[in-house]
Amino acid sequence: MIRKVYQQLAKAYGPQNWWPAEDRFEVMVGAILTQNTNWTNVERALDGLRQAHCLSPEGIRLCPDDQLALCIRPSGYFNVKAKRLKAFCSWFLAEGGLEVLDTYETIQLRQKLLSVYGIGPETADDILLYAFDRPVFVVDAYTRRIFSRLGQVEADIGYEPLRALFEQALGENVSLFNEYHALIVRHGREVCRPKPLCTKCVLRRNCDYDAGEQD
DNA sequence: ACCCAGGGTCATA
DNA sequence: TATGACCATGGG
Repeated sequence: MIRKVYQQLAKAYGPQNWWPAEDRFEVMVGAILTQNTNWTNVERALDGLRQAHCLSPEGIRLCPDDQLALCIRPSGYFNVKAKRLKAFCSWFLAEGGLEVLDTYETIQLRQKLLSVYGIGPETADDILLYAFDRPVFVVDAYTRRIFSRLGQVEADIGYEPLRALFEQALGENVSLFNEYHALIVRHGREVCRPKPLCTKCVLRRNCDYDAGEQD
């Protein structure tokens, strides 16, 4: 089922070419900035950081809180996210940067990321998959919504159980995880909306989902 | 005007 | 451990 849905999405939408970023550090910053925020606003925030010459670990760490918040203002939650970026960069530099982080096993690296303020399961997994090329499947609200509507999981299934489900079904395959999560975001954003009106759903011939149906 | 977006933390019961 | 409040901008 999980593999079949991937085939359908891949055929319907084609290659997604994720993650949109110039380097690995930008992927990590983007992963924090995109929390509960759409990507176009994140790009504005990334541009703000670039123009202030703050799109680097040292740049962010040395940038005053209020100035940093101003740079990333368009991505929303700018005060919290400024703190989160600083916490992340302090950790990143203290760890010794990519050179050192690349040497850790995936499980260890995941635990380290989760210990950083502002980095929860999804953000950690975004970073692991898209910045470190580790075989970790990224679960998000779209994943839960799409597969609960398909009747595959309960609407309130936890993050880890859902991640385990995908990883077991797909095996450790970085490029597949990469593409699949991107396709889920694409389909969730454009078609599988919270408040129905699901037209042109490629996963069912007639996507008759509406408010009356169980989520 | 309302809903949504590529979540996470913290206080409370 | 399980909800709820809170964070905040920009597009549809």
